Amino acid sequence: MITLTEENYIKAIYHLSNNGTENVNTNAIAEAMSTKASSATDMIKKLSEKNYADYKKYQGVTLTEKGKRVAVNIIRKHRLWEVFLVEKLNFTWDEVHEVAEHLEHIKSDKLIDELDAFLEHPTHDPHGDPIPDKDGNFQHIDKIVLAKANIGVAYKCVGVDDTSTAFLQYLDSNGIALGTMITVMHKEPYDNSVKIQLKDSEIVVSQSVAKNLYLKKI
Amino acid sequence: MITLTEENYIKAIYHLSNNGTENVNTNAIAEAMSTKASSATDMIKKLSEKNYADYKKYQGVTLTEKGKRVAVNIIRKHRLWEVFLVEKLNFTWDEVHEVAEHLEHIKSDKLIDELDAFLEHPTHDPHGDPIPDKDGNFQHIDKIVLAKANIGVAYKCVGVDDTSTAFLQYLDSNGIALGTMITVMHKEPYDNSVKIQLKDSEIVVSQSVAKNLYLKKI
DNA sequence: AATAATTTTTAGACTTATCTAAATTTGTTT
DNA sequence: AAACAAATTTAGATAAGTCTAAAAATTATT
Ligand SMILES: [Mn+2]
Ligand SMILES: [Mn+2]
Ligand SMILES: [Mn+2]
Ligand SMILES: [Mn+2]
Repeated sequence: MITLTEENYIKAIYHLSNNGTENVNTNAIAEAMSTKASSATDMIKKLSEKNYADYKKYQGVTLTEKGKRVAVNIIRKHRLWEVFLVEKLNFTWDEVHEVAEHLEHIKSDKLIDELDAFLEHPTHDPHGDPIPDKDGNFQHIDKIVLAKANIGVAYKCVGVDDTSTAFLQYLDSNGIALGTMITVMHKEPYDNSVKIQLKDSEIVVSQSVAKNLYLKKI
Repeated sequence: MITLTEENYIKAIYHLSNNGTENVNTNAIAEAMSTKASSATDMIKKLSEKNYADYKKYQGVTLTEKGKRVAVNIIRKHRLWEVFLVEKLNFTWDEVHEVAEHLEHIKSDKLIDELDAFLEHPTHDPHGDPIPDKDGNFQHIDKIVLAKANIGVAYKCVGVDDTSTAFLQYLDSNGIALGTMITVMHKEPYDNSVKIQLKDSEIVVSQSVAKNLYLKKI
């Protein structure tokens, strides 16, 4: 039996480790979980004892296959609930994250399978992130971050890295949503801001925006 | 801020106290929560400190107005989720209780209001229990228990007291559901079993069934 | 009204997840 | 290679919720 807190740590490690592929250090986990390093160490030990992670003192942590399965399953639930909230309950994409953070921990296979079917097996969540299927498989979108896009090329917005209300509302008020066409006009070397062309406007976005917006070549 | 455990105790007290009207003793609470009396005492003290309940040592406990509001709100959420599971996700009435027990603790006013609207403001849950509205008001159905029904009178099944899988599946396999017409044919004094007439069958049910099935005169 | 039975509370202990402060290990610089 | 800095772990505390065993209060019975 796995606790809610263990699930949250496993999910955090999964994201920090680039989908379970890389080693993660204690401080990064503590920061992601908004706790202290000592708390992270305690939990890492526990996850290791329960075979969710491999851990050697001072050497960081990696998820085991068992740990990765747990992580992907929680992510599946999180993203399906996000779709439900937006598609069925009139939530906006900046409102769903916090509620999904709790709904993702409800344990019922039937619930999540039926929800998946009810939503007609969605493949992506409201932020453009892929939804793993029942077996944990999902397709990796070939996306790049706006900051690394090429000048003059036409892209489509396919995702965001930051799902905070502040960032998503910023995008809303600037007419950027999933599917929006974007052409990079100019990159300012001084502050790494980027001038982009939208359908009927041209705007300048800061580096932090450019680093959190994912695009795909058309 | 209220914890999940506090919410569960408050709900249990509400049900044990006949909707917040009567005094409840420690042992009853412990039994309902499947814990020991000492644990119940600790929690009662805490609920009292937080003004969810009035408590005098050895004299039992009653919910305050604040406590009742919390209880009714959780019951509202529990029952709305049960409707959702049955109406939208193909759950049967014997499958919903356990999942709703967890969903009821998700904290989001928007979530529950939108869910209510999405379900078109249902007034009763899959077990025939009334769903409180946003302000905590709900109509009390004028129901009687089968054990106290009169012989020869036509009734309609409007609810159950026991929501366990075993009991609900028993009803399913005997052709009894919400809305089923029932006429009492005979009450056996020896074991308090009851012979009832359904649409095209006549069956005998035990006292424990008769005490858990609610009827309404047509 | 005294005794017995039942109910309830208290005392002390355990677990989970957290914290601060101190100790240890690793890495970086001179 | 020694010293310093940064990252990590350990030690000891705390809060929530639970437990067992024992003490206290209430209720029932003679
Ligand atoms: Mn979570
Ligand atoms: Mn998302
Ligand atoms: Mn519950
Ligand atoms: Mn119900």
